[in-house]
Amino acid sequence: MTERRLQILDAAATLISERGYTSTSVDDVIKSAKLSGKSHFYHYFKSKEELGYEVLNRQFERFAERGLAILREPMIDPLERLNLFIDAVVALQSESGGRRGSPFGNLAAELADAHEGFRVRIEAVFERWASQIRSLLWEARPQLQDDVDAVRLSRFIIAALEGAVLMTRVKRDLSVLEGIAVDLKRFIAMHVRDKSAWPLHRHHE
Amino acid sequence: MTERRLQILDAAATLISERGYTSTSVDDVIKSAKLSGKSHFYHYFKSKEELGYEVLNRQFERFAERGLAILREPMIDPLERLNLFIDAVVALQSESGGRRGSPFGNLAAELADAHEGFRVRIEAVFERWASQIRSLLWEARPQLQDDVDAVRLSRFIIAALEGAVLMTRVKRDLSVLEGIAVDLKRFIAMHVRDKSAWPLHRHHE
DNA sequence: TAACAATAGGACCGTACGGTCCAATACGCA
DNA sequence: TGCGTATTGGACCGTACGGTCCTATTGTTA
Repeated sequence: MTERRLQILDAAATLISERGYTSTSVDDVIKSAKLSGKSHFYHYFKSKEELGYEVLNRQFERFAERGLAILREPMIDPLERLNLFIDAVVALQSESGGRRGSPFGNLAAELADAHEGFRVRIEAVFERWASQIRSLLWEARPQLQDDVDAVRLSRFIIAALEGAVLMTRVKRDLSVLEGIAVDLKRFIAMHVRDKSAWPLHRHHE
Repeated sequence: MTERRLQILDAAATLISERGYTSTSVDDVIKSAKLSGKSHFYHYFKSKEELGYEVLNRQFERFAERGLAILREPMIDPLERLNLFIDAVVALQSESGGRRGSPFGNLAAELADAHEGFRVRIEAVFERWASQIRSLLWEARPQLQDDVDAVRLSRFIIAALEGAVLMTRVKRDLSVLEGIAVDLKRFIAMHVRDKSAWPLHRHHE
């Protein structure tokens, strides 16, 4: 039962990340998921909107597994984990040559004003993402300067990555993201308490 | 002749920045610009696409006048100008309560993959923006560390701002952008050669 | 006054879209 | 065997969209 649903979800996720939500028609999804017709599709989803919501959830779950999970690795130094996470974002984008951008950022830009249902769900996604970074930052507190604002810094990291991914997509040039990743690591390293005791600043040489 | 065109352009700009390009119909524009009908509209524009291109151009011109112009003020210290520019971006967003986001970023996310014509025009917009920052950075070279990469740093600034504006829009909270603006200034200040000689770091207290 | 752009109003067209409804067949499992 | 779910196929509907065409009526200005 759930198998065909996932197949549809995956097909839709690909289409939506390529063309956006509005420009992806239900018929496109049906064709791509090799369903027999609309009845078949509407047997699994009550509307295109519901499909969109579930695609968003699924995209976040994938991102949580393949990206955010790194932030919680218990055996690695927290700030090192943050660098690894940034590397993972770059790696994820590399898979599509930087052409797809962020599934969250794309939907956000497309629907934030037009569709409140999506807006709140995307907001929740960013919040969950930010909270992961915040708890990592909390964990790294002993290494960080006293005045580090975890809320602000976590937002900055996400904004920089989302902006970088967007520009990469527009320029069709992965090196944009790579360069910004380097700078972002440097910015994070700027917040460590004792730079000489922290070898992270070698990352940008 | 050109007056009515501008009226249409402005109405379309507002609608597009509110709902996106795809979700803005020609009839919406006609209604908003108080035209009598389609003939009237198509008397001025040969297609919706042409309208979209011109809206984008006009948005950039406005941004160039009200934002980028600050980067060229000859009587102000270049790095100070950069801070003022960031403030101006925040101020521009405040006008809409952070609800509209960046006209470039929005179109980029919506159309970069689906519509090559828009993609290249948006790419050009970002490039012109980046080049303004690059020449400012070049001007500020004596105050900056030797290893500052102007191309990379200019991209970082734009990405951070675009990402910040996007998140602000999703969260409907201007303080997101304000916080990121503070951090971005700090990041820029990180690149100055002699921090004690440069009072800019007081900006974040 | 002649020429031309601007304004007005509306009919029309082809296409695409999200969604509904219905009838029939296959399939898995108790 | 029978019951529910999965699957197939297609007709159909209302709406919205971008765009065309045609006809008139207003300015404007050389």
